[in-house]
Order: sequence, then structure tokens, then C-alpha cells
Amino acid sequence: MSKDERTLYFPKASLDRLKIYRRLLTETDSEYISSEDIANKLGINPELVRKDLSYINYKGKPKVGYHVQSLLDELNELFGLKKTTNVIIVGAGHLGRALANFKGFSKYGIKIVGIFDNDPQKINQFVGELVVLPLDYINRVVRRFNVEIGTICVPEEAAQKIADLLVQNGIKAIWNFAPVKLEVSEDIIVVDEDISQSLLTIKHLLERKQLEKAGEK
Amino acid sequence: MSKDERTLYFPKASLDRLKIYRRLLTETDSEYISSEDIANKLGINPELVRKDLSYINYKGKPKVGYHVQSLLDELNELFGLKKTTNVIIVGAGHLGRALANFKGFSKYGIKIVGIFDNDPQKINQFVGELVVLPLDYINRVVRRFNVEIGTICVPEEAAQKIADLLVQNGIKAIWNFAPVKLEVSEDIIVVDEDISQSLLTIKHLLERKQLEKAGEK
DNA sequence: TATTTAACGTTATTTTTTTCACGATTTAAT
DNA sequence: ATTAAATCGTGAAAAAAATAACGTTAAATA
Ligand SMILES: NC(=O)c1ccc[n+]([C@@H]2O[C@H](COP(=O)([O-])OP(=O)(O)OC[C@H]3O[C@@H](n4cnc5c(N)ncnc54)[C@H](O)[C@@H]3O)[C@@H](O)[C@H]2O)c1
Ligand SMILES: NC(=O)c1ccc[n+]([C@@H]2O[C@H](COP(=O)([O-])OP(=O)(O)OC[C@H]3O[C@@H](n4cnc5c(N)ncnc54)[C@H](O)[C@@H]3O)[C@@H](O)[C@H]2O)c1
Repeated sequence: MSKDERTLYFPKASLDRLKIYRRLLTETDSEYISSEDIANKLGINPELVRKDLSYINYKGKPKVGYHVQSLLDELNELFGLKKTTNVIIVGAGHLGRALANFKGFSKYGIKIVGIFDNDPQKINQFVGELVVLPLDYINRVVRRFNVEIGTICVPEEAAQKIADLLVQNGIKAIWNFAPVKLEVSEDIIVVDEDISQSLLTIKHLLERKQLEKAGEK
Repeated sequence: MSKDERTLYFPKASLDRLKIYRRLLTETDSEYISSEDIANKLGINPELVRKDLSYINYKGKPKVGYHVQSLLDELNELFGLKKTTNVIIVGAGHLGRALANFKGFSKYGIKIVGIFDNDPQKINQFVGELVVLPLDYINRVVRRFNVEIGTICVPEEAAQKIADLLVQNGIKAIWNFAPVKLEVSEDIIVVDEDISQSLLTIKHLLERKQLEKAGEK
């Protein structure tokens, strides 16, 4: 791997940790923070923190640590938080409406600019400041607001169809809340937000813990 | 690692993939499926699939592949999907209500048995078949329904306090939707469902793709 | 029934990721 | 000004994970 590529590509696991560091920094009041502080809070070791930060070429100060604000700036830059990105939502059900109403996305430079549904009952209803639009308005909204990200909040049966529709209309990345594996062309980014899957993790961990306890005896 | 431990512990990454295999199998109609089929659909390679399945000691048939139904059963067992687990939700806002209304959790053997809020306006309101209860009912519900999992759907400022409250009331695992790192004792399982974080991934991937494109020229 | 073939299971190899170790640097104290 | 202490940065070692290789097995076919 060349030095140049390194700034572009680095381990997926590191990327995930960088996101976590970023969040941690937003919760940090002090001016500086050491790799050890970060590591302790996350239950990992400090060398890993330092290595992750070395990928993005960020330098700390020996004896002091990392300057919280400037590191946060750097990470915000890395994740493109500084520029506003417009997003649309398809499916104005429970989840779609929760997302559309959520104020916190603005911190991430995300703006919801449209919400769509195919249910005539839902169309024209207000959701926060938006009005639910029918699917054939997607094209217009995508062009008008230069939307690259589409969110799928429809039932699983409809998800693939909506994915195709979004791609047809020029969407580049799909944030998918439906619990199905979408089939899209190579160049489309799909990020699955399969909420229920976490329950499997929790159940499994609970079960394992119980086994461990039983084993101790 | 002993043979025995292996069935208890294996790589986190494998566990995550097993969850994905499981979901894929629920979408599969045929009687058998090969490691190659699975791998192709997920963009990984078949050896990895076989290795993952070897961790749970599941045997396929040469020349045919894996028997979909029995593998699914096995995985459902692994993730404790067969037995019902009761769960409570704290925070009857947009997200809490969306979760409480969601029918899909029953497939995972999950039942929402209580939803709580501290807003007098919300208390006593119906959410699906549940009635929003004040926080001091948590104890009663947890005992009555043997609840081990608590879901945090309150604003981030309140999240730590609610986490403490849940732990006090005997909760063993926290499903945390608030974007904060919770501090709890070692033996409590915390699974973060930090929805907004995915947006960072998407933004980063979009940005990287753009850089790559620029680089090609 | 023997042969061929597809797909598995598992060991070996390679690659990736994490941890270790230690020299370099900055700040603070003597 | 010198020394001490904390923390960084990074190359080397270790560990973990993924991939490759290949022998084994069950089904299909001749
Ligand atoms: N609500 C949750 O807590 C939750 C949890 C996990 C996963 N999910 C997933 O998120 C998705 C949405 O869940 P929800 O609870 O909001 O469901 P919901 O039933 O409340 O809403 C679905 C919405 O999609 C609309 N819709 C259906 N078909 C459509 C189509 N072809 N085109 C446009 N709109 C269409 C419906 O009119 C409805 O408004 C589902 O795939 C679900 O599995 C939801
Ligand atoms: N809605 C989303 O799409 C979304 C997306 C990402 C993250 N989140 C996170 O999920 C959490 C909930 O989001 P939301 O949109 O449902 O918020 P919301 O404001 O709609 O609901 C929050 C609820 O919590 C209740 N509450 C506040 N303090 C409480 C306390 N001390 N005890 C009990 N209840 C209390 C409020 O009365 C309200 O009903 C937040 O932490 C938010 O950051 C939400």
C-alpha cells in the first residue's frame, strides 16, 4: 500500500472506530485527550487508537495528547460533516416519520428534503415541515435538491422495487431499513440498518453469559 | 482454544455473518443452498461461509450443500429465536413508538411488554396495545414479565440516567438508541444502535468514491 | 457397480489487524 | 539548564482472520 493510498483507504474496523472516537470527542469537555483516555473509555488499547489516528495523518502532542477540538474538526472533515447533504425518505410509516422528525441529523450535515409514500391516505399529510409526496415526485425532488442518498422505510416486500426506483432516479447511496438484501448494481452504495439484527446479538450474548455462568459452577 | 470453547466463542465477525446468513436463508425458497450461493449473494468467498458454519458445528452435504430449513433452525437456536424474550422500552417518543408498534419483532421471539415515559402528557396514552406508563412502574413490569432487555429511546441527555435506572431494576442488557457511550458495570450488555452513525459511513463512502473517480482521470 | 463430479471440511498459507516495544518529543520540575 | 515524566509515533512481533489448497464424501451417471 502506498503512502498516498493510505489516506484514502484503511481498515474498515478503523473507520468504525474513528466514528466512535468522533462521538466520544463531542462528549468531551477538556482541551486535550490522550490515546489512553480514549482507549479506556472504549475498552480497547491505546496503541490502536494511535494507529487509527495515524491513518488519517493526525498528529498529537507528546506528553499532552490530542487537541480535542482540532481532532474533532479533522474527523468531521473526514466524514464530510461540514457540508450539507440532502436526503429523501421513501415510506412515511412509523419509522419513516420518526426519521423525518428527528432533529439530530442536522449535526451530521444531513437534511431531509422529501418523504414519499404510495398510500393515498398518507399523501399530502404533514410530517414535521414536510408534506408526504407520491412516488412520481421523487425524480423532481432528486434533481431539484441534488439528492444522492435515499432512505428505504417501506415494508420488506416493497423494498427491492423501491431500491430500483431510487437507482433509476439517480440515487447513489441507499440507507436501507428493510430487513432484506437489496440487489443493486456495483456502483451503488447500500448501507443496511437492520435494527432487528441487534436483537440477535443481544439474545446471543445473554445466552452465552448464562452458559458461562453455568460453566463456572 | 479447546473444541468445547469453540462452540461457545468464535470471532465477532463470524457472528455477524451468521446473522446475515440467517436472514438470507429466510429469503431462500430452494431446499438446499451451497456455500458458493451464499457467498455470491453476499460478495464474500465460499470458504469463509464454510468456516463460519464449522464454528457452529453444522455439517453440509457434499455435492448438495446445506439444507436450508435445518440450517435455519440451527441458527435460530443459536440466536435464541425460539424462545420468547420480553423487552421494555423507555421513551415513548417518535422512535420508541415506532419500535413498540413494529410487528416484525415477533419473528425474533421478541415481545414488547412495556413502554415508559416521564412526560405526564404521554403517560396513559395508547401505543399499539400498550399503555405508556410512568418510570416507577418499571420495577413491577420487569418482575412480572421477567424482563432482561431494556431499550433506551430517550434524548441523549437522559440516556445515562435511564441506563442506571434500568440496571437498578434488574435489567441485564440495554439496547441503546441514544447517541452516547453509556457507563455501566462490566456485567451489563450494552448494544448501541446509533442510527446516525451510518450516515457517516455513507457520506464517507460517497466522498471516497468521488475521490477515486477523480483519481482515475 | 465403477466412475465422475460437485461441494463439503479442514489443514496450510497468506494477509490483515492488533499488540508490543521502544526511541523521540514535549512539558514540567528541580 | 538538566532531569524526569508522560505520551506520542512507528516498526517489529504476534495474533487473528481470510483465502487457498486439497483430500473426502455423497450423489449422479454410465
Ligand atoms: N418500526 C420499526 O421499529 C422497525 C424496526 C425494524 C425494522 N423496520 C423496518 O422498517 C421498514 C418500515 O417499518 P415501519 O414500521 O415504518 O412500517 P410501516 O408499516 O409503519 O410503514 C411503511 C410505510 O411504507 C408505505 N409503503 C408500502 N409500500 C410502499 C410502496 N411500494 N411505495 C411507497 N410506500 C410504500 C406504507 O404506506 C407505509 O406508510 C420495514 O421494512 C420494517 O421491516 C421497522
Ligand atoms: N427519531 C429518530 O429517527 C432517531 C434517529 C437517531 C437517533 N435517535 C435517538 O433516539 C432517541 C429518541 O429519539 P426520538 O426521536 O424518539 O425522540 P423524541 O423526542 O421523539 O422522544 C423522546 C421521548 O423520551 C421522553 N423522555 C425524555 N426524558 C425522559 C426521561 N428522563 N425519562 C423518561 N422519558 C423521557 C420524552 O418525553 C419523549 O417522549 C434519542 O436519543 C435520539 O437521539 C432518534
